[in-house]
Amino acid sequence: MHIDWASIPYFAGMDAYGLRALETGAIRRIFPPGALIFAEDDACAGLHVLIDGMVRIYRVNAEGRLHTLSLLRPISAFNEVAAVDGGPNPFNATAVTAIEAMIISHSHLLDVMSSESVMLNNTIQALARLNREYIERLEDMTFRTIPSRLAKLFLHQAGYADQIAETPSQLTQEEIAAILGTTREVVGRAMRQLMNAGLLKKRGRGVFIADREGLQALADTNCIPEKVKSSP
Amino acid sequence: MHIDWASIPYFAGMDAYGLRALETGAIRRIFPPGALIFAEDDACAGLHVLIDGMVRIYRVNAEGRLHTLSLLRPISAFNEVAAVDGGPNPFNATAVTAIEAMIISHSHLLDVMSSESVMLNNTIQALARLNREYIERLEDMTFRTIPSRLAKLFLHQAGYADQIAETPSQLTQEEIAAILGTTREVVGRAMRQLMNAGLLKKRGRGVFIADREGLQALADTNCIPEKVKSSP
DNA sequence: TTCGATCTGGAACTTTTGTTGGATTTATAT
DNA sequence: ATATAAATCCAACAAAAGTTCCAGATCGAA
Repeated sequence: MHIDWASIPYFAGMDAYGLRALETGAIRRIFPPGALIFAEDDACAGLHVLIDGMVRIYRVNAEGRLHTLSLLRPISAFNEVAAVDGGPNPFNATAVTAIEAMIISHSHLLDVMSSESVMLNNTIQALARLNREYIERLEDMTFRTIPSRLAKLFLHQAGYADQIAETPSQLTQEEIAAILGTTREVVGRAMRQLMNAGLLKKRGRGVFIADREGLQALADTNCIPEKVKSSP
Repeated sequence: MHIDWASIPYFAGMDAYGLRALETGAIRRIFPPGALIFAEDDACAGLHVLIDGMVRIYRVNAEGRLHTLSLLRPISAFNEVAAVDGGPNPFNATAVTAIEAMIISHSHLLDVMSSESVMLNNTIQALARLNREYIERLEDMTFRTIPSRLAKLFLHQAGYADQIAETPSQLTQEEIAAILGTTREVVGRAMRQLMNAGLLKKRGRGVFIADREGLQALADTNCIPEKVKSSP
């Protein structure tokens, strides 16, 4: 099977020569569901490009609690930081489903970048983008309550076209908790609050957005807007 | 006054030609204490290199609470992300003391980087480093209690040579609170806890590390180690 | 269809963090 | 020295988040 490297944003703008150089040093790997792709603090695993399946990027604390930094779908690159500086991986990566990935080692990446300035540029842009994302998440953790973070998650996962969107990608409360950096019970409680406030509605077994402006207000202000209650 | 550009880590390894190119497009600016250097979300202010004085990088939330991302001393670069992608500044920067900075605009930086691959490489490394720092801070906010974050702050600010180190850079509790992402009173309380546990000691008006291992344990485990109390 | 595993709902409780307010102490400038 | 501002200490309270526990619901595989 052939991969169209030029269609991967990370490699956009590269000429045929550069793409070939990239390709020859890349390794294709398959992981079964649940497999550890690489571990935090292990020696640099190189740049990964997810071709198929879903990947979880996460960290674990001393007590075993999990923080999901991202859930990736194709086509996405990950582990850019270690790939670029050759240091240990800054987080863990596991295959949620069976996955297929192309792997480019630190040294090969340096090789390609030294001759292909387009690649250098793309890498810089990717790193800058990551930086912005991390700064935003840092502020979310610093300033936002859990209901507010939950509202933000719903707003982001929900397409902007449809007025009503399902539970973020069918995530379980456990998975949402790991994304928000909290526990399952707390997510459940926050979800109930949002439903009581009329921002979310349950339909069948999915949860839907009932009041996008309300959710947005919550994401902005950290306060659940007053609900008009039915009389005592 | 002349600045030795080659001694700035960010520009290390550049040849005389590149340094001259860099220099000719750079602007020197002076800010009085308290001055806003640039604001979050404003149009890209370019790459700043702090030559003299102290700078605070921070964000503010809706309620006006402050989060200090870093306190910089010479010679440090800041606003790399916006400088590189040309987007809005991701945070605010103010002069804590009177400062002197060199400013390189987005377009000038692109110019220099396109002809000087050493500069490109340095930028990539700087961005990767920032990424690692943000990931670590994100985990601190996600997983660590405030006493634990405080312990970490003391351990980092304190030189490793001296067994006993003063209050982090003579910071006020208010300033520490902004760094840890909390409020002054909470920092005061945490400080008292660490003193009761015998990890810190007050001497004169400074606070000193009394038990480095204990502090380290707290930073690692999130739990204040049991203190042997003097009998009732 | 049934059994076991996974996911959800929700109450009760603890701990941590945030808030308020007042009493001291310490710096700084006149 | 003394007035003024800044920083700290401390207690009491409020709110948010984390924990424990258990009962139902739902899903999948046998």
